[in-house]
Amino acid sequence: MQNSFTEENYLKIIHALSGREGHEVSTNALAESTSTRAASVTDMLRKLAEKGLIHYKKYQGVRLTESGEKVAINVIRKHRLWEVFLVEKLGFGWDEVHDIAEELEHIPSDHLVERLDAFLGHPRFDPHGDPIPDAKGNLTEPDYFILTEVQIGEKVRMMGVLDHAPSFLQHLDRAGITLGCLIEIKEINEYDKSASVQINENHTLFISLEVSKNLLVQRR
Amino acid sequence: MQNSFTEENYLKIIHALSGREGHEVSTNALAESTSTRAASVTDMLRKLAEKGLIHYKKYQGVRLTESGEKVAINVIRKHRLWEVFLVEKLGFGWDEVHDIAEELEHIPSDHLVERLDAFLGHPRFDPHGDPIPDAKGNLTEPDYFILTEVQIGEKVRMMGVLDHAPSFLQHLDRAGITLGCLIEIKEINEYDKSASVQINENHTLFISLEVSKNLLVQRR
DNA sequence: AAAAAAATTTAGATTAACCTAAAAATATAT
DNA sequence: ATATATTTTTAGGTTAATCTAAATTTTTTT
Repeated sequence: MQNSFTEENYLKIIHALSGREGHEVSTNALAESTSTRAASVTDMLRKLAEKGLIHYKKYQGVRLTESGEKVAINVIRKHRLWEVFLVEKLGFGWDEVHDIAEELEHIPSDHLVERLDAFLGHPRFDPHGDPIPDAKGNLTEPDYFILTEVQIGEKVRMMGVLDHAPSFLQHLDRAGITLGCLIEIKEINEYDKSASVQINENHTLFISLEVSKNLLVQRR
Repeated sequence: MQNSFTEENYLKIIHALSGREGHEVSTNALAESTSTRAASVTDMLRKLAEKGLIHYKKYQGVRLTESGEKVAINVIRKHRLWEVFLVEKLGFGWDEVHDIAEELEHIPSDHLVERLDAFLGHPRFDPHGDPIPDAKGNLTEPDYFILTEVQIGEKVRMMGVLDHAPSFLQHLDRAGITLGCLIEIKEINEYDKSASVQINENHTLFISLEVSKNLLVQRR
């Protein structure tokens, strides 16, 4: 049997909240993320458990089963491939594609996903730098650093964002901070931990700690 | 307020069944087309009428209102644009795209449709030869002929199909009959009205009346 | 370790989209 | 024009996904 739009969303969110190690996710965290009430979450968890998609014991939180993980990763694959399509082919900004991809990710057709993937040239990363799982469901999170961990004088490459909010992405656009750009930390203000950074050996600007905390970079 | 997936499908089907002149559509015809029961149709008609999308008087059948027509045509526009995308960009066959487009047509975003349209080069027809309504909702049905109306000796161009069933489209593929090909009627068998036709001034073959009845052509 | 607080589940409703069976309206046939 | 058949609607249920309020379990605090 097929999984509903809603079921797929729960699985995707459980995946996201359970972290790299796949730890238990609480009912309240799910209620928060799904914008529903805890009671509704409990109902859905019973259903997903019956379908063998999650491990669930009352009051103990949930984890994905292997089969649930497979579904979740496939939804993520579709979401990220569609985001690439929207940005690379249709010319949307990286701040505009999330909601549309949220719909497209539930279109059911393996045939479609594989052709889309080929059409896009088998991209490894989406427009926010998030890795795209392959057709077999292998999802390797690259080990990037958060910009706050980088020392003065280091030059790093901007590889992704932790916050996907349009307002944050637009802020980066205005600052000229794009995926793949070079960032050199010039100095860090002790008082508020804001940083003076040079972008692409070109222009220099201040970024707040809030911004630094949400930038993923790669050392070279 | 937004229209649901189901509501959009009803509007699309009412549009299709009410023909060029927009005549009344019966409850039973809708039940047939939606694969539901008449009672379910009645429920939905009351809802659509309340939303001002259809004209509905008990026992008298339904017609789309202007606003319902607008919604229906927009769904058709999206369906046909996605079909072009699937065939032209992803390499699907014309016999494979209907079900996928049936899902994609309900993705809500005007922005998306307009960018998709531009990406595809503002196509006027979908892969089956059906005209694509423009952004303003203008849908002009070209006046093609059915192949059965064509006389012996005439040369016509294949412009569309009436039957969209994969099995019919695959049959045409095997016969080498593609959109835009030239068809010359060589002779017509009086007994069963099957026709001997030459395709692209090239190969000749027999086609049954069933096939002729479902081919739309243009005189030149 | 008992009390208080927080998290979670259960119980009982609601809405959208469907269903069956029965009633009512319309159409057809004699 | 009446009887019969067909179509459509009404009445009353079902399921998925949600809700609120109350009950229960777990966690935290004193």
